[in-house]
Amino acid sequence: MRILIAEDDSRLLTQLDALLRQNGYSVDLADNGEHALFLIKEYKYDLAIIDIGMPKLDGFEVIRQARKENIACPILILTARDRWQEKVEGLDAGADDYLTKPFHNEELLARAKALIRRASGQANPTIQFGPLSLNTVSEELCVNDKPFDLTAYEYKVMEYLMMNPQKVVSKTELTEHIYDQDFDLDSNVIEVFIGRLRKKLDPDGSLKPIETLRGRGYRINRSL
Amino acid sequence: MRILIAEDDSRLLTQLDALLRQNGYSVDLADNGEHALFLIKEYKYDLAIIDIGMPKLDGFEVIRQARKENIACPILILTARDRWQEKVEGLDAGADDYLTKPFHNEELLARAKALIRRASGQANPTIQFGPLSLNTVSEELCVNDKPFDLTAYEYKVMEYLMMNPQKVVSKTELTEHIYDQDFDLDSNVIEVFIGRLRKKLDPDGSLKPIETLRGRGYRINRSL
DNA sequence: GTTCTATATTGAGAATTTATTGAGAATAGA
DNA sequence: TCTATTCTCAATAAATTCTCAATATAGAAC
Repeated sequence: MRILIAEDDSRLLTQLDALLRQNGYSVDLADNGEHALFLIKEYKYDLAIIDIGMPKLDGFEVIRQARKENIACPILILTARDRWQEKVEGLDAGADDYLTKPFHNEELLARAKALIRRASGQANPTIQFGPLSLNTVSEELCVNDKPFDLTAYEYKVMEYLMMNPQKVVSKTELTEHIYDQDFDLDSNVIEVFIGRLRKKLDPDGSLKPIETLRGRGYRINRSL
Repeated sequence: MRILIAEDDSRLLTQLDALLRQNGYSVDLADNGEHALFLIKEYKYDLAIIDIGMPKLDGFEVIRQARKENIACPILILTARDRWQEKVEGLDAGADDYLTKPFHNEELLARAKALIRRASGQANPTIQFGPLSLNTVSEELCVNDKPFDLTAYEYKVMEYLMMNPQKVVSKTELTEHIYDQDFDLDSNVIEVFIGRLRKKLDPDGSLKPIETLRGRGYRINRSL
């Protein structure tokens, strides 16, 4: 679990850093809004803890801009106790929960845990394997976070391979999975689809996402 | 986040209970209006989901009396599909949004989320995605803050797509969502509505708000 | 090295899916 | 009831994808 903390008060920042690390999270730090926004757009965090009052770009803006780009990561905002309205504006901007400073450590941990758990329940089911990730809701395949458009059958082939990573999948198995019933086993459609997938996903042949095992079938490259 | 559900149909009640718990909410239940009113006055909920047709005290009354006592919690009402006027009366009584039964789970979750998020502001519940924003009360769609008039069915199509952003929504799914039951799957109405929406929202074809995934369905453009 | 077999590649036609259009039917509002 | 809008249906057009078959390449067996 990876958490981003954006906080300009350096004492509080190191304190939070220590607290979360002690509890088994990986932590990235930002001490201003610009940096926070860059990080949240660049990496996939399981949670972002964002202080509202920050230099360069305030917390509201960070959240708004992140949400605008469809970054779904749960966000917990920190507000000063005497600025009650900040809570409202923060939630409006797209935060998921808030905490007023000062707070107890256990309180922060509890909220962090709850947010992360909730998010994982709502997250889209994604099959990942090395640099490959297949979102089964948007039916989108990404290689190193770059999305590719697949045709219906290309998608089916890829989905089956990704659902059976490490396994050698025979052409017969693929055919049976992809076509409802009366399939012609003499056809070479599978070879064709595999070929097209390779050309799309790996035009220069450097990644080799799909291995051929002669006489046995295909497999998602285990060394990825 | 704590939600009150008031619903007299026990099957629906347990179903909603499970759905919301799975998505990380705390849930309180009431199976009649009196109990609902007691609870909503007693506790601070982040959202109340209230069925209009309930024994002892109907939904309208619950809402009116709650609002009379200045309870500001957002309220989502559930109405039967054939009682269209209930929607108006409910919103009049002080509800924030409505949903007609039967509904899809994602639909309820999306509205709940939108309401909670907007909770403290006075703004109407809005579903946003990139430059698209859909106000579910005024049923107005804006693209880059420019409003568009949609017909009833155009709105329904757009609403469902926006409630499932990123998801590939098949024509069957759309049809089932839009028409109560007796739908003719051979019809091409969906294509027609999609075509009209595109022409309205994006006459010069530069935005491409709705993508076609051949053989699979439509999707709100992920790159917006 | 030769031969045999399995897989890769290619392109074009076939098949399928979606887009577009217009007109009549249905519906809602005045 | 009349009018204006919207929905539905069907025919046609357009676009994409699938399939097939011919040919090329690579690996294994001898």
